[in-house]
Amino acid sequence: MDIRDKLMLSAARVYAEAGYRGATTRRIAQDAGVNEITLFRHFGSKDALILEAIRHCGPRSGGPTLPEVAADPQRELVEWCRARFARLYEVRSLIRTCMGEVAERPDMRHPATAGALRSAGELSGYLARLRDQGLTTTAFDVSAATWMLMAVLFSGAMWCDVIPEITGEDTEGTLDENVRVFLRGIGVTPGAAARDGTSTDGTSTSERVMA
Amino acid sequence: MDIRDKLMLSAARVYAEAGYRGATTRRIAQDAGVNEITLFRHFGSKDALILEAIRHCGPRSGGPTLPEVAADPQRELVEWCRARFARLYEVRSLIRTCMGEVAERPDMRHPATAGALRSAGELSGYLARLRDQGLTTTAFDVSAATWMLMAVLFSGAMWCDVIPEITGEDTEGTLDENVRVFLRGIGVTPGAAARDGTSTDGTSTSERVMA
DNA sequence: GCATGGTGCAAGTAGTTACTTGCTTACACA
DNA sequence: TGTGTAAGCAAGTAACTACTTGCACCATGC
Repeated sequence: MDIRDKLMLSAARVYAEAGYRGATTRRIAQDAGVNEITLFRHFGSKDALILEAIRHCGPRSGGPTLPEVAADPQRELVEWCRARFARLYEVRSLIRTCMGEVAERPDMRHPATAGALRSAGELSGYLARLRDQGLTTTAFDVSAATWMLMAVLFSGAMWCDVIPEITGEDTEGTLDENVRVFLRGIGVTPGAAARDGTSTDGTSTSERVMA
Repeated sequence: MDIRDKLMLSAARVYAEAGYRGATTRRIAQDAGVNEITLFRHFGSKDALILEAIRHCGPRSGGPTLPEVAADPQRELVEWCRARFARLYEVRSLIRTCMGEVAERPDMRHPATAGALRSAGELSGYLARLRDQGLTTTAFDVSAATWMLMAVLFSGAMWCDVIPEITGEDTEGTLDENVRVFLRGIGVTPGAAARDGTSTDGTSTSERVMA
């Protein structure tokens, strides 16, 4: 593994758990197993190293994407949310630290929020398509709804290890239930577009909505 | 104003915007307009001062409470959410900083999360009462739903000043819409329990749910 | 008048910080 | 064999950190 990458990885890890001021060059170098001077020779300054490390180690994109044509909203959205949640949860320490310092160091705003904005854009498009395909039975504000689901993902990933009381032990079950409530909230009935007629979950809430 | 209170207020403010390591005793004393030595004479150490400051300046309780018997869920919940949101928004910097350092300093977990847990308890009771009063038409998990709405409040308060794209300029409107979607999601129809028959919002979504 | 308690000021302690300089070692390639 | 390059080591710089000591000031209560 390249020494530059090793340094960036260590910088991200140490920064995530100690913050900018706590991430001393000595500690980063120790974590990477290289000499402190090597750090300066490669990156010039602590500032440059940490900024590049954050830009490099933030929540990567990838994973399942929401389909162009919605077929089974509940299943598709649950799958997407689980993947997004997992990514956020992986880098939760880094995000928490960035959040706390974004006010003091505005140059961190972009790397810290870029991923969230990309995800929100994808989700927003999908919800709009749900509406345009006639899969929803009530009017709703797409951008407000997008933000609502993103909030659930974000807060869950940030807190579920700090306040386990919140989700109990069944984090995934809570997430699924949240998606169910969300879809019902924007007027999507379970299995609405599933051609084969089977509902994704066994609950079969016998509700009918008339528009 | 007492010099102790002045110091605690300054400590909370400086800590909120600079973190523990950034909140130097010199800076706190300067902000409070007192000599640095006075700080040590009063609190003994920086650690004691900051811990007491956070405990003292966290999001206070108070404001409207959710009623024992729900009459108009949409109105009651919107009012409660707005108040909670406002409190969170007031102390958002402090919360963000605490969040970032809670992993490194576990003794901050309690003061940082106590308020949220109290609010969640109140909301949870209210939702359970909604269900028991027969105001909801679908089965839902009370604790998951509680967490869902709390997540919206929390994320909104944390991010709406950093990523204004999220809520647009109409933060309150977005919040109201979120509550609407949420209530519909747990099967509460607008104006279900409003005795006089008038809906709280003018939308009059002509939906009927059969259970 | 006079002690007392709270405050400020000057100076200093020992430790840590980011970062630099000068020199040495190890390895790759020609 | 010679040369360039990336790395390590020892030592040091100037600034900052939490915190201490000793002394002077001053308003209060008796």
